Formats: sequence, C-alpha cells, structure tokens
Amino acid sequence: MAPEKTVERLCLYRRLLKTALTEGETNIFSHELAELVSGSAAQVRRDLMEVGVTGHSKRGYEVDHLLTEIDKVLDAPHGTRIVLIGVGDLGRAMLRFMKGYHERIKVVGAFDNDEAKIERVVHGFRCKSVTDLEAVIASSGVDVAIISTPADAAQAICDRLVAAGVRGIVNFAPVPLHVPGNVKLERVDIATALEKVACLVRQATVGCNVPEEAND
Amino acid sequence: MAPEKTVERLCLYRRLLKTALTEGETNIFSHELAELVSGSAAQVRRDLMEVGVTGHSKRGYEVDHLLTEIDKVLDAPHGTRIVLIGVGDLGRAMLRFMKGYHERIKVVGAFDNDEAKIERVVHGFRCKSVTDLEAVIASSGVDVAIISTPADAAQAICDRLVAAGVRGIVNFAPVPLHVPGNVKLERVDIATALEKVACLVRQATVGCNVPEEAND
DNA sequence: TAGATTGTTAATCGATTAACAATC
DNA sequence: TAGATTGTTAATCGATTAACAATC
Repeated sequence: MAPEKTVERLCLYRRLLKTALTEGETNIFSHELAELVSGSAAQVRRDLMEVGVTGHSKRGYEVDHLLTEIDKVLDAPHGTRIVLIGVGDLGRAMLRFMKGYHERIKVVGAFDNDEAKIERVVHGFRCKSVTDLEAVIASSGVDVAIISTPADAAQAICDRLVAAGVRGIVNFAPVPLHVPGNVKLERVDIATALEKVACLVRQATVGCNVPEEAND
Repeated sequence: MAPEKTVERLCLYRRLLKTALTEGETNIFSHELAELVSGSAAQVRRDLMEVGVTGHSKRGYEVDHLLTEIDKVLDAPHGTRIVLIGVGDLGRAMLRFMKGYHERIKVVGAFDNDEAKIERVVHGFRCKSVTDLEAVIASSGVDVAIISTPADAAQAICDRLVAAGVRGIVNFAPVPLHVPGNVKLERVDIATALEKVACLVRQATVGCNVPEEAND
C-alpha cells in the first residue's frame, strides 16, 4: 500500500531510530530524522503519515512508538522465511548479515551446487545441496529467496524458485532476471553501482583534470 | 552529462551487449535490448541517443559500434583506480568480482584493520593496513573507494577518504554516509533490499494468506 | 511500394518540494 | 502570546511513455 520509495526509506528510518533509541533519544523531530538520511523534513513527515503515526508540534515524534508502528508496516508478524542460493563470498556476506540482524528474519536454507560446500556450516547455517531446493521450499514455506549465484546460473534458479511458489526474490547476480508480474524482484547490482560512480566522478572532473590528452 | 538513470541502464546494456556479441549477434533492435532489461523500446532509444549512436531502420543498432561508444561514455580512458576498505565477506566478494571484470578497473589497494588479515593475499590482492590508506591514495591516486566495513566504522573511513581527495564512494555499510556535495556517493543497501522485498511480498499477499490472526 | 524501426517531441505519470493553516 | 513544528494540499520537478514523421 505504501509506495516503494517510502518502504525503502522506512527501512532506513527504522535502523537509525533503533540507534537513536539505544542512545537514549526518546523523541525526534522530522528535520532531525531527515538530516540522518540526507533527506527533507517534508518527506519524512509524508512517509510517517503513511505509517499512521502522529507527531507533536513541541516534541516531534516518539521514537519508541515510531519503531513499533514501522515494524507493523514492514514486518510480517510471523517473520520472513528466507532461502539463499549460492554460498560464495557474497552469499556468506548475506548469511552473516542475516544471522545477527533481527529475529523476524528466518533463514530456512542455504544452498550451493559445490560438493565441497554441502554440509559445511557457514555462519551458523548448514549448506544444503541445491537439488533439495524445492523440497525445502515445499516443507518450510519461503517468503523471499536470495540469489547469490554466478550470473550464468541465476535465471535457471530464479525459474525454479518461481515454479516452487516463491513470490519475492533479491538478485545479487549481475544479470537482469525475468519473472512473472506477481513476483517481486529486487536487483542489487554491485557491478552497476561501481561503474556508475566511476562514470559520475569522471564526468564531474572532465575539463578540470586530464583534458582528454595533453599529458606526455 | 547523461542523467544518472541513463548511466545505470548503459552499464546494464553494455554487459548484455557483450554477451550478445560473444553469441554472434552483430545487430540488435531497440525492442530486443528492451526485453533483455525488462524496459521499453522507447527508453532504450532515448538512452542510446544520449550516447550519440545512431541506428538503422532495417538492421537496428550495430552491437560492435554500440559497445565502443558506450565504453567511451562510461569509462575513463586511463581506467578507474579503486581502493577497498574492509576485507570481510563482502569486501572479498567485491575483490573477486573486480579481479575478473575488465581491465579498466584497477584495484590499487585493499585495506583492513585486522592484524590477522594484513599481508594476506585475497583473490590476488595483498591486504594492507588501514593506517596506510592516505599514503596509498596520495601515491597511486584513487578515483573510487569501496567501503565494506562494519556500519560503525564507515563514516570515519568515509571522512578520511574525502579528506584524502577521493571523489567517488560506493558504500556497502548499512548506514547512510554524509559527504560534501562534490563527492559522488552510491549506497548499495543490502539490508534495505531484503526488508523491502519482504515487505512488498507481504503487502501483496495480505488478505489471501494469513488474515492477521485466525490460526491457533 | 508496404512494413517495420528509428529519432525525437509532446503528454503522462509519479515523486519530491514548497507552502501554510492548525497545533502545541 | 510568540515561535517552532506538524499534517496536508498544491506546485514543481524529473523521468517514463506515447505518438508519429522520417527513414530504410
């Protein structure tokens, strides 16, 4: 119901509010939260409207209450069951992240096709054979799958996930995946992020730096 | 000069065009490229206009030529010099990715503050002490830095990078960083991606699935 | 020629920002 | 009260899409 961009920012707000809370801040103004995310106060207020909380013109918003309400919007009350496919460096990074994150993130399986990795325990999760993927999905139920395989394996895995009924996918493989309209797909494109910044930096320095030639 | 969104898509096009080229495709229509990225043909044509290439109404675009021109827009002719800070799982994933990627990506340093990692070779790069960060930047010159440290170290590292003259930063740490306006910052937010998909999937299934209670 | 595709402009869409009355 | 902040609507901005003459 809340627009995607708002959902993204709510995830950010939540993390920052948790920090603020542990630092003893009980109340926060929209412009303070805005500064933390390098956004505008108006946008913060708009986002919080979406959550349904209401602030106070003298004290701003109550951090505690804000967190409770954002949780309600973002999290499924019974948690999110997750599978991860591809236990390489990136897959391990995700497992490690999810391990310590919060209790409503539930990893129900980590899969790889490398015999050497199967049955190994990585950050507390036992690696399974990718041949068992459908069986685990069928028995545990899965809300979101993380694809951290090499590019050439990603679409095939994606198809299997969709066929098995998974309706949310986070794709770390550097290829665009194709999914039916009823599946939510989020691309995390490391390659593009790097190339994009490189390009933008270069564009910004054109003219003041190396003038296209003229050195040695 | 090209809008950021266009730059992002150009990165994607380039990767897909390379694949197409190795598969022997010499020409491609805007609607074909659009399908590969799940975009629209009009957008592809618009993006390619920005690059300055021109197509042919019977044969579409020449893949070969397209790649050459996109390279010119995206890449600095002398390459992009990169440092990476934080050789954890995520840092290793990035090193591994950059190792095999292409010749214009030049990693000039990988840093960590863990004594156990320093001097170790990771995916072909020797890990350095983070105390040497400024020295390496000063001697090698650095275009883009990748921050893959834990969240609590990220802002301090970021400040040091900016002070040392780095003008492009890719941030993998799950905190928003603050940089001056002349620094390009790209956030790759793994935590948000995961939480966002979880939320969207849940929103989509509300009503048809667990009706907020009603099971034991 | 007829049909498909390109290059480009105008129309649409969505998201962000500005503004301001209402509140404390 | 005076001053700051909220909640919300209207104005702005940018990006995407539709449309279509020109081209091959």
